[in-house]
Amino acid sequence: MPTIHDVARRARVSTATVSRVLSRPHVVATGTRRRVLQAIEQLGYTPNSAAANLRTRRSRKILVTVPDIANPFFSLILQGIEDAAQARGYAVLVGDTQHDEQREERYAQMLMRKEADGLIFLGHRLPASAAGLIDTTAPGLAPVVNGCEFSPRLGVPSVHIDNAKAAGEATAHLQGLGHQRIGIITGPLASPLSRDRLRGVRAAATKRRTSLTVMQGDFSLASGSRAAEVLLRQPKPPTALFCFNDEMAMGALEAARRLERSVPGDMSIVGFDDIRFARYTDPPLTTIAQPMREIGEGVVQLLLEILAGASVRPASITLPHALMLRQSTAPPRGRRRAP
Amino acid sequence: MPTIHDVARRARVSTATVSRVLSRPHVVATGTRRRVLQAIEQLGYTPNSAAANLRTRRSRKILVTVPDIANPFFSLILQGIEDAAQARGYAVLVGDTQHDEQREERYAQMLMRKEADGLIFLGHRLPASAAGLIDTTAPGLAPVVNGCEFSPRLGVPSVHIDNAKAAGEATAHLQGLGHQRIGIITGPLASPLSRDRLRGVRAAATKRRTSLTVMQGDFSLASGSRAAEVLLRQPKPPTALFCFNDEMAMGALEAARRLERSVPGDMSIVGFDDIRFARYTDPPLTTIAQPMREIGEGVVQLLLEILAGASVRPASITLPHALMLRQSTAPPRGRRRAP
DNA sequence: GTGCAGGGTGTAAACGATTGCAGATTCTAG
DNA sequence: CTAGAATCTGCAATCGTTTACACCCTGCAC
Repeated sequence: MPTIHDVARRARVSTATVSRVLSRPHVVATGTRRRVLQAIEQLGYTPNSAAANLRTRRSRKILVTVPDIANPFFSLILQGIEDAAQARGYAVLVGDTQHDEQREERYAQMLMRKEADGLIFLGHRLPASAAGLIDTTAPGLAPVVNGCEFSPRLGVPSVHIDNAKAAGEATAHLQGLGHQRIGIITGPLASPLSRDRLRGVRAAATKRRTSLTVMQGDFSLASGSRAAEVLLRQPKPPTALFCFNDEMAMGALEAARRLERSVPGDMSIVGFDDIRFARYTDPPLTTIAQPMREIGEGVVQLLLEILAGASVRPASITLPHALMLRQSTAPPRGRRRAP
Repeated sequence: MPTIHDVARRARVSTATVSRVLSRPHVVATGTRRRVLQAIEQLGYTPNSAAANLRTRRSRKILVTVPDIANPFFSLILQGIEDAAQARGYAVLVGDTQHDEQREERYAQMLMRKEADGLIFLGHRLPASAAGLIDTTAPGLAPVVNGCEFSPRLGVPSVHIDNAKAAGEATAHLQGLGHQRIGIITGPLASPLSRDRLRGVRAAATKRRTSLTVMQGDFSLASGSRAAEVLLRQPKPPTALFCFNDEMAMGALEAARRLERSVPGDMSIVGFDDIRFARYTDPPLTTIAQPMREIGEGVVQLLLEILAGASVRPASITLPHALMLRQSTAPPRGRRRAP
């Protein structure tokens, strides 16, 4: 592997000049530049980034921890992140944490080791070592940002939607159709995201005296299916079901089919996220669309601002959501025809 | 940020000793070790990996390029890769190439820059710079491996299933049910993977004189839906459809619903991959299961063997697949009841 | 002819670790 | 008591860049 010295020797210049040709070509005279480029070409030289990283104290990498890469919701956000990062010359290190605190911690350590310039975490927990970093930095200026979850307590800027509001709208939609008994399948309540949504649901329910049955899921297809089955087997099952993500809603659709209930005839179902599959289910799923790509892009933007030494303290960003009306929701039976 | 020198000074030892405490603790005397660890603790020292990488000429990172992270098939493989890598102390850099050759190339450059120790590519194209690396290394010993695709021509070890055989089995399953007109929705034929599957299908079709209608898709839900619609609108539509991935099969299910054809009544559908959603579709999808996680793990194993300087030339690995029989396939109408 | 501006280049000191080699110390055995 | 082994530690070179600073030169104004 040729080094910058080899190039310098061949082009009869100093290493400083070679380096300049690569980083700020216009400051070196045209003839020299040409000689250097030629030498680079002939030797097949590629700069060694470890050396550059050491010297410049930057790695041009960002670290992203995801609770579950295989989840289509996260993978879309990751795609947005990757795309934005790559466009600005940053590479992406991913850590799939599997919701495991130790793994989160191990990844956060990489930030300390300077393997990455910044951290984007998509879970709800701020790893201890990152928290330490934040304490020793001006508030909001540590290179750590969050996507999806918003928790003012952490003091980390974040990009997210207004989960409470969105969940409130989904509930209101069902109420508007005439549903008075609604089942809810939440995600793990450890995360603010689920709690915010539940809060939105509860607020809407209180306003219209809707009865709520809340079950906790874990965002998986299987948990949606199980929880929906339990609800459907109740003596007086809810006429509508609001699942806190689309996968659980798809699980619920499957449970309804298994128990021979029609959707939306016997039960309306609303999902959350609007993953690609949502419009291909049977029936197509009414759901809340989140701008996954934009969340990813926003979070990168935020992080890079911090890295560039933002003069103003970067604040959290709330992006718009949208209720997508499809065919999985309809008025309850009683509303359309006498029992 | 304290450096190894600060630690050394504080512990009254040389930097060599500090380094040894961190990398091979047993070679340093207990008392010394304790002093060093204490100093590390007190200063909150974390080693700078850029420096270590420079010195050791290894980064303990592997680069993975994926055609589309948001595709559940790839994201599962990526999860397997991440898990295996992380367990062996490697971090994962991901590049979402969007099937774009330039992006593939740009990522491969990172390998040259020594930003990563090895490359796993999940697409079918070997980037030029990686190809260059392979030429200048003993065959099969360049740190480049492939997942999913197998192309002997590239000279890159790979982990994959026997696509031709699997596709042959899927076809045989339909033939066994009595289908004589089968529609095929392939992926892009630029990739060996699709071509292998098509080869398998053709071989089976020839054997039993089955008539085939082949359409090219791009592995997306939408392309499956479109292609299926075209097939269903034919004067004499196929009685069975074999899609080269589950997403297109899900699109096909949706098309059938839209055109009011029942599945499997009017048309059987077979998918490929067995992504999580496959068993939750309506009806649950008959499909070929690929061991995604194992492919991911295998490919990491292969790469690390090469990095460890495998004495024997690592060869490609063929993993087992399985035909999952679910409810989307059945005998064609004529077979069950006279027309 | 002198002074000065400014472009172009080189010198050499970092950046922060790892590690071969050798010296110092302690232990073991004869 | 001593040779030699075993154990522990330190010295200093090295990895391949980047960049502050100084220098040289040319051209221009006066």
